[in-house]
Amino acid sequence: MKRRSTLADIAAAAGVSLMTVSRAINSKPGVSDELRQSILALVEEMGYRPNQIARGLATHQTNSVGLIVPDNTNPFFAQIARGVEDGAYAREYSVFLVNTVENPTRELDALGSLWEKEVDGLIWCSARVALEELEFQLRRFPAVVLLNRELENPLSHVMTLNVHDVRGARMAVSHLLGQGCRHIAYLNGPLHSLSAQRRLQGYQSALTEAGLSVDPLLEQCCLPDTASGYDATLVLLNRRPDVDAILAFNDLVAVGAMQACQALGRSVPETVRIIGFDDIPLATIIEPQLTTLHVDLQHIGELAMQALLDIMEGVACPSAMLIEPELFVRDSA
Amino acid sequence: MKRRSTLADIAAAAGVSLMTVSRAINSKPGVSDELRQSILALVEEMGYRPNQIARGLATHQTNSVGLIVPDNTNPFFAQIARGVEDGAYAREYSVFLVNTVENPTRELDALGSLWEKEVDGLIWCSARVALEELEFQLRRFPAVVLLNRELENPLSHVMTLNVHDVRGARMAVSHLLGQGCRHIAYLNGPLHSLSAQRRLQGYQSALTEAGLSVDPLLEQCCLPDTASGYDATLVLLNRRPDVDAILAFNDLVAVGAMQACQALGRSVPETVRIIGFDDIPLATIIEPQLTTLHVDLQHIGELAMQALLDIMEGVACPSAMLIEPELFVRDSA
DNA sequence: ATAACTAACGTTAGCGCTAACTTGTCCGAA
DNA sequence: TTCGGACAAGTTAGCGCTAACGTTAGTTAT
Repeated sequence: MKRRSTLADIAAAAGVSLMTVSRAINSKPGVSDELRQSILALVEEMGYRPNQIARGLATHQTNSVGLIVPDNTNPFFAQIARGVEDGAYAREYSVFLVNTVENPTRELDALGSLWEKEVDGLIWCSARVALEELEFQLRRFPAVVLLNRELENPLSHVMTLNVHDVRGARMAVSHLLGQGCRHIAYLNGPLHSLSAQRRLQGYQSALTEAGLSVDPLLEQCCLPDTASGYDATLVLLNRRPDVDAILAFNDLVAVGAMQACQALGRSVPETVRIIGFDDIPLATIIEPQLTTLHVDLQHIGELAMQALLDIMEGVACPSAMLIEPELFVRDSA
Repeated sequence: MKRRSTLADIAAAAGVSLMTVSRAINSKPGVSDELRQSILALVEEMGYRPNQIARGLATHQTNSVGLIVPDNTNPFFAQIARGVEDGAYAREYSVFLVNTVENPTRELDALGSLWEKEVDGLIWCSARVALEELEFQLRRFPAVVLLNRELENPLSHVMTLNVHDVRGARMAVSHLLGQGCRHIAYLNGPLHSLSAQRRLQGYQSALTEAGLSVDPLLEQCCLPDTASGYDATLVLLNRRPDVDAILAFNDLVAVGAMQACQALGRSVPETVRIIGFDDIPLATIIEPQLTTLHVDLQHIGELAMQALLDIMEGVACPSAMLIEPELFVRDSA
């Protein structure tokens, strides 16, 4: 690996000062067009690329952002990450990806490490830290977009971006009610998850408004993956065999529920209707195809990155965004 | 966002010189235990964290690595990325994630940007650039692990990590032959993909060794996703209705094939047996569960990171690693 | 012709840290 | 007593870049 050429090398080769090269490279005024061209030619020829570390030290701008997700393997976050990365690429930013694995210690480590690296901004999904810690962390970064978490007192350099879970869950329940279901169960996600709480709330309020009672026996918690959805469904259907519809916390859980129904000989959608949440690619792959609340996750990622850049550049920007999910009716309900 | 405290702040507060604080923080000799303790206490109290940008400029080490993948949304790469990130976290490195989207321009941009950021190492999946360009790029980085690409002349700072595709494909074909199949088709991935070529080679050689002829009409190319697998299977089965088994380039394609068979009323595995490759989580979710060549992708990611660190630290390290896939026989074959 | 500008460059200092040298102090050996 | 060595510090220079001035020459206004 041969030594990188530096501004000084270019300056020497061109017979000008460092600053002239710097100005030429950064398209700043103070260099004649002719000279600029010949410097850029030299830059090309010598394969020079500015050292972003040195530039970062001088300007306190690193052109990099951090992205914290629970698990990049989960299609939900994979799609978001993809959107974020696309948005970053378009604006010549780089993305540090960090998984928290639902582990608060690792989450704090991630934040510390991103802060040490002086990222210009942070996209933080499903923050699990306590409120006080959250506010402390937010204060450390120049710009933050919080996904899947709300903030009662807005901060000028922070935007929250949430899916309208309450409305989504209500739409799902309405749809099931419209199909004649009267024993609608809800497979909830982890209780610490904000979206789980909101979806539960939407589920319950929709039932109440329809004049149905909320029955705790129809609610079952599980981890947000297929295997847990399967197990939880077995428990649920054993407890309440009269269930005629299941709203699942997300698509992975819904798929687990579908498999459990099949294992129990209960056909979907004939005897049990199932609705998921998120519309991950899997939803259209399984049979029957999953009716679910569609959210354009990749677009959310791009929106998040866009908003982050706006904050960083001081562009006016809402303090919160709410994304409306859309019910995609397919075969499972 | 209040100003970060610097070494100088700590030094002033402790009444010692910069270097003493630096030594204390970096566990270097030259500081008495007593003083070290009191400095560390101050560091804690003042919330000091070393500025990695400044440190990077001084030491030419950034404690960050680059990870280039075609698409982090693809479960194959998502798993690998997860392994890489886990390995990096364990050693206090950060990971820049970049998608190439199978776009050579974006791939080069990614390399340039990572180089500008002075990453200490690079994990590069499925490099699509031409040989000459590849060698040029490899020379620019201090350490590289190449996934899914080979190198005829090994470089001391580069390791290649490949799945033994040829053997995997042969195992699959052997299994199908053992089940009595005689018209085994192969849904190949993109021709530019090295693993596609190798799997094709394994497929053909296994047929030849079994005394069967290689029939180009049994080979069909497609993109490595479910939709393309579906379309390709329709084309294939239309052309050769006598096909009794399909080896797919990967699991996504296999799932597409399975759906196409179902759409055509051809039951799996009774009339068509299907084998995939990679064993992504989806393989056990769909019905019938997919027989596939299992590869522990997350572990590969960890291995890659481990090897990269070894190279960076000058630890002896093989110039190539070959991972053996394992046939997981499930329901589809 | 002279002051007042301005475009096109150069010089200096410093971002926060570390490598490498220098200084000072204490202690034991000759 | 003196000297050398070991240890615990401090001092200096520099990583590669940019912000903020300085300088020079050419141009315009009066």
